[in-house]
Amino acid sequence: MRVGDAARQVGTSARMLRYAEQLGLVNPPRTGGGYRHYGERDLRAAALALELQARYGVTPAALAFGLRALEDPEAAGSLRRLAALRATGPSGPGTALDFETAKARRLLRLAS
Amino acid sequence: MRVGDAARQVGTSARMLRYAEQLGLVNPPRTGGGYRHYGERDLRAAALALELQARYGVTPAALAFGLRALEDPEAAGSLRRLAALRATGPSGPGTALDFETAKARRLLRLAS
DNA sequence: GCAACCTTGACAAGAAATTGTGAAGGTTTG
DNA sequence: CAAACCTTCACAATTTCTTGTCAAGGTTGC
Repeated sequence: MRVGDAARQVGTSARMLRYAEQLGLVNPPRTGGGYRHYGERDLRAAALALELQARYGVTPAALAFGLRALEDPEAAGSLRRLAALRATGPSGPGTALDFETAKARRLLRLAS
Repeated sequence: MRVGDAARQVGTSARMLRYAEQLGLVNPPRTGGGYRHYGERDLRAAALALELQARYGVTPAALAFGLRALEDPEAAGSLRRLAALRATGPSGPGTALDFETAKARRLLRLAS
């Protein structure tokens, strides 16, 4: 199946299928003449890519980076370090007062 | 350390630090008055986020989705399915002729 | 209490990604 | 061989993301 029909099948444009390929989201083989040939798997990959973009509200490029996060160990490592740092720091309970509690306290003080 | 100083430390703007927080890239605790309080870890998270954006040439949003790919099992699962489909289909060698080879063959045919 | 900073929210400027379209030419299939 | 499709490339339209800025008000620390 060629790119035009594939696009109709999955509900997008041929242009977008080529763009998705450039981003590494799909990878259809080529015929001897250079035509993209979409098989069953390629169609499902394209359809899934579109569905995930919608489900997670992300761009094609973000989806591609998500794939990289899972496949490239170096990227995965960096991201895990970020994930570890991002979690609220070494501050135990009591380091920062609870916002609402403090606000209520202020209001009480004003009211008295 | 408050957001303004933190921004100067890591070489960005206060606006961007808030945006990064909104995307889930950093998560500084708050003071009783609601001020963001950047500790050592928060500063390093912010700096690392910026560095990874540059290193991988991705947007803050893509970076955030990369984190999700590693942390959210459902997202990870979907992405792995995509990764599996994306690999060149069930076509063994011979299913699609090599492009360059075929082209050379055509040229030879023309030349004869 | 005051200066300097912060908060959220909204709007708008700017940059970048996404998508369309056309040109020049090659492939496929009947 | 001819119609219909494809290729890549480049440019442009669009949309979205990113970033700045302002307003109205609250916090902090001297």
